[in-house]
Amino acid sequence: MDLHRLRYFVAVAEARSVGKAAERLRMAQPPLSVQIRKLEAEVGAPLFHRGTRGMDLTEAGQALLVRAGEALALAADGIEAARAVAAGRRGRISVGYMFVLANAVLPRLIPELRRSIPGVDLDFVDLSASTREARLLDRGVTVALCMPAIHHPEIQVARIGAQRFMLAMPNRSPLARIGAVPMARLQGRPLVALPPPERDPASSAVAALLRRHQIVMPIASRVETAHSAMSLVLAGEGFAILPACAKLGAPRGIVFRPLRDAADSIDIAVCWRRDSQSPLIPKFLKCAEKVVARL
Amino acid sequence: MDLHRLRYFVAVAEARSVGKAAERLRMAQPPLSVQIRKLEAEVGAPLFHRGTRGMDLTEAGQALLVRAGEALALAADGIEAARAVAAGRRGRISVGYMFVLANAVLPRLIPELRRSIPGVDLDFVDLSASTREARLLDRGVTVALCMPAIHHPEIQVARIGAQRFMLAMPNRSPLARIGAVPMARLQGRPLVALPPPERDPASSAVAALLRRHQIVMPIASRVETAHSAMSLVLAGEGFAILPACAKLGAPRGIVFRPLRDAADSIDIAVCWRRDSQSPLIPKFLKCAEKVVARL
DNA sequence: GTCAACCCATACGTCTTCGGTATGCCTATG
DNA sequence: CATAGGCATACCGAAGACGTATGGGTTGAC
Repeated sequence: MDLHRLRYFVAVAEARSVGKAAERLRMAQPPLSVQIRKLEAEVGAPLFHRGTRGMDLTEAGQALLVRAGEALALAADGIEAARAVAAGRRGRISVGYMFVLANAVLPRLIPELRRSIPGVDLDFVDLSASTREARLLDRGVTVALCMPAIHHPEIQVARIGAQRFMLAMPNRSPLARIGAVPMARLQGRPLVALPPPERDPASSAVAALLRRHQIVMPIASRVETAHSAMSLVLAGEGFAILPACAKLGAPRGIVFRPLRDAADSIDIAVCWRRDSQSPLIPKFLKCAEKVVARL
Repeated sequence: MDLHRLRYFVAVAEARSVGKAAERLRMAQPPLSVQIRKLEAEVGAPLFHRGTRGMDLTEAGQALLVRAGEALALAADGIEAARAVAAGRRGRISVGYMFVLANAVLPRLIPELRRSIPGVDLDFVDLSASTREARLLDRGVTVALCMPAIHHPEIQVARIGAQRFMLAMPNRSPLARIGAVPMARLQGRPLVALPPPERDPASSAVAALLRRHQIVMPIASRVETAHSAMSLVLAGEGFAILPACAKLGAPRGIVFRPLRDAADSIDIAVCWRRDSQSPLIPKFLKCAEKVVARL
């Protein structure tokens, strides 16, 4: 059956007259009459009582009218919903983020998103350095807030900010009494490290920093996340070199100190699949930029 | 928008390929491809990602798919519902009945209807002699169980049975000791009468019966229904001449006796609007005949 | 009682649109 | 580099929809 016919049927049922309905539909009366009869032929039963004063629904017609009206509304709603999703007025965006950024960014980012893209369902997924690439590629997340950026031919990157590396240590450590720690003071001290560069690019930035200053820090432990690193630091296992924003998630007893002669930083970036053309991505990017700019 | 296109869209979305969907729809691939592009033009946004391995819904497409599927199902359901109503497999029938018949007929009629036309909603409305005609004509009820039949050019009648007139009296009445009361014994006794013939045809049957036997019964009271009549009879106001079936609704203390030399009866009939072509009417009629035959 | 008005149904010509066939383009694969 | 698989484009024939003209039946007024 044809939605066109159903629309005509509804119009005639509402107007209780072929002529009136034709007028409302801006068409001639005869073709409308024909369409109604075709619909009746398809159903196999009369849908209207033909009186001398117009048309009146039969019970079969009433049964059809209810559903036809709903079907029309649903179809129209479907088209409109598709347009809304395409325009980014509705939809769903799944946001991946690395846990180090959570405390610094999410509390400001979430309200910003709700204000900027109301009607869009938000999903937040925390990513580890090793899974974030896969989650983007398999569309587990639409965008990812990364530190540092992902490099992959399928993935588009927008750098939205950077974080200075800082030294994290227990507040009882002697170095904690210095305002900014000279790099030389790190020589030979134990390091609580993140996964090796092939699994976490942050590590290679740290390694490059140390290499450039000819510092060797023996690796006391390797952990998966900045938070685990801070736990071990608090336990006295060693020092950690972490982006400044990690401070916001640090447990009591940890202090962060800048490195005096190292301006090294690690990028904060928004990453997404190059072929993902969701109109929500530019909007998300704008929000993220705004929030990160105020860090 | 056209339901045809939505159907094609759903097929392609499910097959995740234009070619496969075309095969399933038993049509060639190119026209299907064209229809999908037309739908996309109508929406104003792509609904599929074209990959080298087939088609994949965009988010806008997913939003449309859900509603399109429901719209299709609703439209199909609407057609089917109209067919079912036309065939009498579903629908609603509003049954009017006169209260005298209620106790005798309804307890058997209702289960019979539920068995015979399951899926049909039943509505029961009690009618008085004066309103039954109007209720049929204004479609307040689809059919009416009447006693006696209605005579009206717009109303079709099927006689399904008859009820002998009987004499109703208090059990303490001297006539109650007789098995069958001779008509002559009614001479001069007070009558509890129903509304006059112009409002209730049953009265004219009673009047005819009395006239034929040259009996005069002064009218003690006029009441609207057989039940009211029985109340007054119990109170000693007089006698009532009622159809046998009224006995089933009689209060304790009322007895019914046949009239020895009068075989007069009053018809039980099913009545409906001549232009009402509900397929449920013949089915209802069959049930009513079956039930009344066993009275 | 007849005539006009109203409303739906039918007939026919025109035009839109749909579906089929043939073919091209792109990409992945061996 | 050649082949295969998949979607897009071009063109043609056929079906269906719309418009105009007209018929038939009923209501209501003069």
